[in-house]
Amino acid sequence: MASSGDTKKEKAKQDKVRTTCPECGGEDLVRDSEKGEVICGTCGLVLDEHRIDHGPEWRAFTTEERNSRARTGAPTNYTIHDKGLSTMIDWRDRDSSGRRFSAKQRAQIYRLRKWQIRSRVHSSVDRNLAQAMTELDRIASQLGLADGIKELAAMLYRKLIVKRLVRSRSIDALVAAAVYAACRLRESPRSLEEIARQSRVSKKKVGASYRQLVMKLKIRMPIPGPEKYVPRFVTDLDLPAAIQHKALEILENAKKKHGLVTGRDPRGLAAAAIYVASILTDNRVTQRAIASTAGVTEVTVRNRYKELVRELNITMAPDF
DNA sequence: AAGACGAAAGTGGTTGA
DNA sequence: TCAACAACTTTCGTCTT
Repeated sequence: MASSGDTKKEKAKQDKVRTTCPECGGEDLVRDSEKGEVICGTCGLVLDEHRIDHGPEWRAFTTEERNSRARTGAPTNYTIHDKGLSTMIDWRDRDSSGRRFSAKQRAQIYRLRKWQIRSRVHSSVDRNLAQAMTELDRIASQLGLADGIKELAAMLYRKLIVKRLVRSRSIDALVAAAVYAACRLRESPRSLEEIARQSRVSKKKVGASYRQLVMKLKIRMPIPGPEKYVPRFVTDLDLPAAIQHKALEILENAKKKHGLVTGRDPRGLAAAAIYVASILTDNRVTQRAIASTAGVTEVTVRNRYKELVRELNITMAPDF
């Protein structure tokens, strides 16, 4: 037990030591194995990402075919409004070392941003989309969303704007809502909090926009079950796959019991199941660690796991 | 010293009159 | 629209490892 904890720490240390951030000189580099990225903990700059596919998105079987299809640049998709031919100014009102701008500087940056966007595109829809896609990019990379989900969010957003279904609602709120909806549709749930945290918009407004979106586009949302959260929590906590299996098994059984699942926060339930599984597989994780990655309190984890143990007659002896 | 536990009071969202 | 309500959070003191 102790030795495995030590090696884990060692590994984390090695991952961290490597470099300093070229942008701000910060040394707090964070490796996110799930997203395959190395991120500067100070300024948020993504230093390295491994999941970029530099190859073509088509296949060719003869040289002629290959030549006729070859071109430069990345494949285009929904999320690029102007085919990527533009620069970007960060939305944060901070300089490269993380200090806040003075009021004067802020005003200047604001004007720059405005003109940067206006010089790029003209019609109101385009202008809207331009801003929205920038925002979407930001949120998606912050949350480490898969490209498919990001594209789905972009598509939902386009539908709303182009058809003028939702008006007089803030772009940021709608983008966040689209992201939330996309995550739910793909059954890869992120909570409203998680998304609102990355957005400049309150959770409430994101929720309201989300409701509008669902209504106007007449989407039927799958209801997120606790099991949908388990894989992400398990990887976030860096736990072995055995725990995931066990946790899913527990949730499966819990569903059969009346009143154990319905009305409960699925994240709390997922967290509790993982906690129980971690004990059963002799791989203990603290309630606090699970609670914080799941975004619930220890108390909730406790209550859920007590219920699970009681209702499912689980014996917590670590042996066997 | 850290983790687990449970009581008690407070909070925001849903439901039903 | 309002009040009742259940679920969840916050906070804190105590017990356990």
